[in-house]
Amino acid sequence: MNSSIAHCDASETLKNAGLAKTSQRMAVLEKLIGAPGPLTARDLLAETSQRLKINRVTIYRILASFRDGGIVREIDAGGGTAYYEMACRHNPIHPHFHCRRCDCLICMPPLTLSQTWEWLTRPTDFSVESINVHITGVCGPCREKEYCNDVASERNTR
Amino acid sequence: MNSSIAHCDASETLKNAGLAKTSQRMAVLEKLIGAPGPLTARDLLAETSQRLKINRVTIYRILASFRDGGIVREIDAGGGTAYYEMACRHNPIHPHFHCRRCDCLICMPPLTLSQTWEWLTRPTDFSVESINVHITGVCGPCREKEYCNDVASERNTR
DNA sequence: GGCTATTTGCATATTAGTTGCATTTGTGTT
DNA sequence: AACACAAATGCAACTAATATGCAAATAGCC
Repeated sequence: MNSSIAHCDASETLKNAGLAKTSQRMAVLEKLIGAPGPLTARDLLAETSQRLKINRVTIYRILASFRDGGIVREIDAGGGTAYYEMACRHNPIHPHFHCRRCDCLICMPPLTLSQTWEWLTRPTDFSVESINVHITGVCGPCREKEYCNDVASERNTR
Repeated sequence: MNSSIAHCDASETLKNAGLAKTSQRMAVLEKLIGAPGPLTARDLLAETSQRLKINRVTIYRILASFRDGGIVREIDAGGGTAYYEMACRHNPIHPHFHCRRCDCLICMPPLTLSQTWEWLTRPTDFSVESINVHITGVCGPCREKEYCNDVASERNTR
C-alpha cells in the first residue's frame, strides 16, 4: 500500500476493533498502513523505536491483538519469521512472493493462480524456485477428538 | 508414501547425489523414504536415534545436504518448523494441509486448486481456516544485483 | 591398510517468539 | 479535573529451531 492508494485511518481502526488508543499501537498501525508491503516484528520495532520508547515484546503483543482483532493478516512465509499486512478493504487477500536473497515479501495481484504465474514469468522479473500452497485448519482425526475431550496437552497424531 | 507405494533405494539415491554413504545419512533417508508424510528434524532425530548414535546438529546438516542435492523438498508450513519429504519421481509436488491442532502435515492430491478445494471440503474431513500461497525465488532488484557483485552480506532491500 | 577430504559430535551462539510480574497509562466515572 | 481500575507496557528470563567453530571420527580412494 503506497501513498497513492486509499488507506485506513489508524485511530478509527483501533476504535472499531475495541482496542485502546496507545501511542505504541498508533505507531505500529501507522507503519503498517503506510508500508509498501508486509513487515516483520523486527522491521516494525526498528521503525517505531526511532520515534518512541517501545519494547520488542510489546510489538509482538500488539501484532497478536491486531491479528485477533482482524486488523492485520499474519503471513508465515517460512524461515520462522511472520510478516504482517493490513487486512482492510483496501488490501484484499493475495499471494506473496518471498525473495530468498533479501527476504522481502512482495504482494502479488489478487488474480487466479494461472494469471499469477504469467505475471511472475514476465521477462526480467522474478525467478521462481518453488510454489508452496499451505492450507491450515484442523484435520479429520483432530476434529473428532474435539467433540469429546477438550484439547489438553497431547500432540499425538504423529 | 506408505509401503504399498513404489519408493526409492536409499544407497542409490545418495550415490546419485554424490553424497557419501554414512550410517546417519542412511538412517535419515530410510525414514524419509518410508514416512507416510513430511517429517520434521525433531521427528527424524527421535526415530533415528533409537537405532544409532546421531546428533541433533547432524540431522540439520544432513537435511540441508539432502535439500541442496535435490533429494528432499523442504516445506515451511509456518510455526517456525520445517518439514521434509522425498523429492523423487514417486512423490510429485502437491499441496499440504497443516493441522494447527496436532501440527501434522498431510499430503494432498496433486490436483488443481479447485479440485483440491473440493477434496478438502468433503463432509467430516478437514476444517479449513486459511490457504496461503508461498512463491519463493529471487526478486527483480536482487536478480539485477546478482549480475554485478556477488551476494556478500547485505540484506538491503527492506 | 593407510591417507585425506568429508562428516559427525559437542559446545556454544543466534534469532523469533513467549511468559510472569511489576509498573504505567487509557478511559469511563465521579 | 482528579480517581480508580482494567488494560497495556517494560523488563527479565525462558523456549525452540537452527547455525557455527572446531576437534575427533570415518568413508572412499590409492
